[in-house]
Amino acid sequence: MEIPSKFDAKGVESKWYAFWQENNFFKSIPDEREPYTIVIPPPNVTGVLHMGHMLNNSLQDIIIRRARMLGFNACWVPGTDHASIATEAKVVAKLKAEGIDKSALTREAFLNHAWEWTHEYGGVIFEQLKKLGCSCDWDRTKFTLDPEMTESVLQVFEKLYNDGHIYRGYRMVNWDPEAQTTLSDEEVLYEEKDGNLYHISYQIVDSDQHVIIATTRPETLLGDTAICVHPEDERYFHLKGKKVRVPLTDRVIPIIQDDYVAMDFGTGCLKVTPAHDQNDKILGEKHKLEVIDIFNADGTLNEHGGKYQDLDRFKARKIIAKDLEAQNLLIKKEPHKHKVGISERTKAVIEPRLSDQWFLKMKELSRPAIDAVLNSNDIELLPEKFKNTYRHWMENIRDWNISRQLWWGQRIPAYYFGKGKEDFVVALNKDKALEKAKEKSGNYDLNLEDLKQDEDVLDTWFSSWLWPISVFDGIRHPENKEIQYYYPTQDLVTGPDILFFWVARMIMSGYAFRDEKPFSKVYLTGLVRDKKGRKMSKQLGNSPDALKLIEDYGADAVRVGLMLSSAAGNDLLFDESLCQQGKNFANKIWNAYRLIEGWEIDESRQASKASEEALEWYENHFQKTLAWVDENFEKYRISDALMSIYKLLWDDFCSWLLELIKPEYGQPIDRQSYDKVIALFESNLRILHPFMPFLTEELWHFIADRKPKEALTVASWPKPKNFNEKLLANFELAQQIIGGIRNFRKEKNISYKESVVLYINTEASTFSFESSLMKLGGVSELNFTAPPEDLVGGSFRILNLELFIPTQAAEDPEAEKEKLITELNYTRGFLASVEKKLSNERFVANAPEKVIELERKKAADAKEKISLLEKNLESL
RNA sequence: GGGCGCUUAGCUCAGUUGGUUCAGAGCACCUCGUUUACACCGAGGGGGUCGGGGGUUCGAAUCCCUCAGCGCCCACCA
Repeated sequence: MEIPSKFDAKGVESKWYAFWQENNFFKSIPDEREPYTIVIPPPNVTGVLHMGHMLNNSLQDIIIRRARMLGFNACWVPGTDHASIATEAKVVAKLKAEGIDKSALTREAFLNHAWEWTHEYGGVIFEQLKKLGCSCDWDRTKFTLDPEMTESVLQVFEKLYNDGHIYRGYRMVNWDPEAQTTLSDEEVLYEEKDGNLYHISYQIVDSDQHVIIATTRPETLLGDTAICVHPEDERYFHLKGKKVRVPLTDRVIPIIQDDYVAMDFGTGCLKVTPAHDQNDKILGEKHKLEVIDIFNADGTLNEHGGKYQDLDRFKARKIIAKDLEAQNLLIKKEPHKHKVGISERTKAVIEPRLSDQWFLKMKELSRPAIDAVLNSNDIELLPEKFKNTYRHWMENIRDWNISRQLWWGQRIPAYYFGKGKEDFVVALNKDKALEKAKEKSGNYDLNLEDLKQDEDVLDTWFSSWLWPISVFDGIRHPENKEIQYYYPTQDLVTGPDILFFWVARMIMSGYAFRDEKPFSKVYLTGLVRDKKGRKMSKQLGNSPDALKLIEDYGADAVRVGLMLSSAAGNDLLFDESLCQQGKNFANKIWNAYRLIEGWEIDESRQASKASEEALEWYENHFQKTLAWVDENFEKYRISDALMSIYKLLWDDFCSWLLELIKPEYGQPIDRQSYDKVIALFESNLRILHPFMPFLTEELWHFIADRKPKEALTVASWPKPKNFNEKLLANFELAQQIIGGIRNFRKEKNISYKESVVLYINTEASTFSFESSLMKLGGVSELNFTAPPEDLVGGSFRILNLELFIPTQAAEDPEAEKEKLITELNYTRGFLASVEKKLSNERFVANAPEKVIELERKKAADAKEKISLLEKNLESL
């Protein structure tokens, strides 16, 4: 088959992806083979492919493709996440742009819009993953809001509730006034902000005296229900039992004492706002203080705000500060840096807020998950450093707030039938709820209209934590064939940023609902950063368009580019030039085959000696590399595996093997060499395939006639064989000598076209690869003797070999002398250091025999070389 | 404030239990090359006191202490 002169990545990619799919190569059904399973970290349903996905999914694809070639029943399950808050925010924004306000819609109407949006954009990312070459079993595609997934989630909720793990609590939660929902602690980012510390004067009731408190949030004084000092603070002894008037209001609040207060911070006097601060809430409970919530859900002040009602909290802060100042109650305002909680999604400043929420107790669930990762090693985290982070989080785990004040998601299956705090039941559907409600209330006249379902939905992670189980329907049908076959899965590849959100929780759910780990290894990738080390983000606009990269360089090249610089867990500074490197590599391989393909085969011709030698060497060298590649794969050192294949192909295959077996210009090649080199090239393609699936598949079909359903994708990974180390060492020596000759040529300005005569002062019998040496060194005559005394030429040394090449003009003796002296001095210095070591009694006494032996050999070799150099110097 | 980790060539990083000439790789750089696959190329080459200081050891990039810089995680100091 005639091969095109250029590798057309685009055409090739679509052709082979379609071919793979038509032949169901990625499809997996349980059979007698051992499974190898990966579940995809589900991207947001309306998301588009970004660099993080590219890195992550390239890795998964490389691992799963190799597993497939190794003969496992490889199954990569794709899917998407409904991402409740993120998606809902997008839909709200879209509707707003159309002039529709979410609050004007019914829940049902809003959900219709959300589904519409999901159907329009959901799945876009799948097409993008296909462009990358991802070999997912697309027939298994799941979505976390699929009816059966939702059913699983509700079942789990019910079970946890019945078992007493889920409870309803009036708690201080992180409130996002923008999205108007609760966030879990993990969804809150803390940023250092420049704020002010306001010193505000509170007048003591029935007195002219004042007391000064310090706060960063003066607007919350409207919700103050006490001020608090340390009981041992002498400055405030006189305040005991007194009351103060809250500025700008006519409320009177008590002064309480608690050793929680830090005497050395601010004025040592604290205002207590139980509704708007976690600690104040604790203080409030302890001292039975009134709770005054001054905010609306959107962060504006409510009726408790008095004349400030309806003002936004930040506006209110400014105005209140001004008003205080006007009344001389603002003593001072000093700049103060402090951490402020920010919503991960909306970037709004978090408001601590008291509300009714659903919680999942975590302590008990976390126990087996701690054990699996930290004690039994049932689950491995790669790189290991994340174990520490994991331990820290798991040991300090807090209850999980699983309710969200959103519409997009699984609605909490709790149904209220009365006004009391406990007047609710948890059930899978309304009918079942009614039965339970009748029983619980003892009121058998209840009907469906009397039941009101909880308005909240579940946190997105409450569905994704079940992912490795639910994609195989293992919640609803724990005994089904699929879950029994595929679970536990093998690898999870994801970013460390969701180690707690997702990974830890999956581990917990695995043990909770299947009594078994969800996966054996967690490969945590680094974050993709730009060249300057900044995290890639939309806001910075520093993220390259993933699809454009594929367009420009080809999917294989982009994959290689990403892999070349991504050690597990290390952040990866992405630079487009890496893709160029990948593209160059593809080009190199493509052209290597063009060279082979261009040779004419002469059946009667015998293989040359150089060709035979080289092929034998490469066979051995390939095996050595394969062993190394396999080892790296076992350790999940994917970039190292790729780098060794890269060097194998570029340097060893192209620069050495092909150059050695290349026939003279215009000459044909013998059949034996041709077949062998094709076979070796084919092996190369096999081990490269997981990294560059398209290019290798294309070439694999070029190098031989294939049956209609044959593909490299389902070919086998080469089985490692023994290799001859001695032979490899001998070839390496020949390579070094060739390098020496080339260097000599360059120094002496001897053209590569001009052949040379070479003298080597060693026994011919100790040497192999003469033909290779002669071919690539351009050596016409090889003598294993010292050169005749009177021969004009130059010499150089490789290890302890003295090599001599006759030249027409004698070398400048001075320059030669200089060189020899430099070399001699270096070797003498080296010998001195070795001998010093050897004459050190303690070294000889303590070091292992092997090390001493080596030092002795070094010394002997150095001596030999020195005498050689001295002799040369004399003869000049 | 607590915990963890990092610092090796211009850049990105390897360096497995301390011991082979261990100071490496890829890229970048420099020189030479219109050799019949590839200039998306070939051949050759330069480049680092392993962040600073101290210690342990016969021997340290590797172990310990300390200082400096950077990063991450956790934490309620208003």
